[in-house]
Amino acid sequence: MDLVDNPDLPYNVFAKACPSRGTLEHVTGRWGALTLGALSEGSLRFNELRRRVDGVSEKMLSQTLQALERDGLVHRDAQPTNPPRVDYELTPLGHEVAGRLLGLIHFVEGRMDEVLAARERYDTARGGR
Amino acid sequence: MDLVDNPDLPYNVFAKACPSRGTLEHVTGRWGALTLGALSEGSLRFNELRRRVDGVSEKMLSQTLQALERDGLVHRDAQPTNPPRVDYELTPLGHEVAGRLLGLIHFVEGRMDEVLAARERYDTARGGR
DNA sequence: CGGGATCCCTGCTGATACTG
DNA sequence: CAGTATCAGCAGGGATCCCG
Repeated sequence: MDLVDNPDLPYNVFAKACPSRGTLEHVTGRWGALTLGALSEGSLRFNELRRRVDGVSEKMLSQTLQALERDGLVHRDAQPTNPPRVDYELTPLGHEVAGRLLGLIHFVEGRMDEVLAARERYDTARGGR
Repeated sequence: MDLVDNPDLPYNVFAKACPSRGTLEHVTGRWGALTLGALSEGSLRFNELRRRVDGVSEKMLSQTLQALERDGLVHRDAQPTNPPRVDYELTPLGHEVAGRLLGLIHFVEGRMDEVLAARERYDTARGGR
């Protein structure tokens, strides 16, 4: 019947007030998706992540990591050494999410030629404006 | 070897300048994901979509639809009748993307209890601030 | 190295109004 | 109904500085 809403579930992203919408945004957000994707290979330190996710600012990375940690998708392992060393890794739940995300990412990457072709068609069709 | 980057592919979302990052953002963006999800059941008219995607403004919906149409994920079928009737539906490519997206959405919805529990733990742990 | 605190600005977003 | 246009706000996001 309904492929989109599942009546058995108490949560529904399509409803404005549902908390699942917030989590979905953390996960699929601009930096959330890339952060989870980067961590799916294994644990990374803060600046390793920063280099991996090309373009993130320190602020946004730290903010993103906090949101993901709070949602139980990322585990933060801080060692009180000097210099400090902090490793981030996915939780089991985070791994499942990242797997699906990565599937989507790879799919999009693999079909970019089609997307780019569609864009050209769209743009030339109403090229003048 | 590398589960994240695929060296055989010319596109890589982790690179700042890659066009695939833009498309990924259209797809996973706040309204893009919900719009694709809503359309996965079948074609919908503008205001049907607007009701379905709770909280979206006319402007953002129309903007989102244009981006998705340009990327070749959504097909726009406008009938020059009066009153006008416009139907939106997924392209085959859009269906594949929406399928993966929906998998992710359902997964998140299904695990919200865990997420919410993680949040409580996180908040009480550093509850004072 | 790993962030927290600040400042500042852009552009996303949401109302409102108007057209066909 | 299906949008486009315009406008005002506020927060998202970047740059910078600083501390442990």
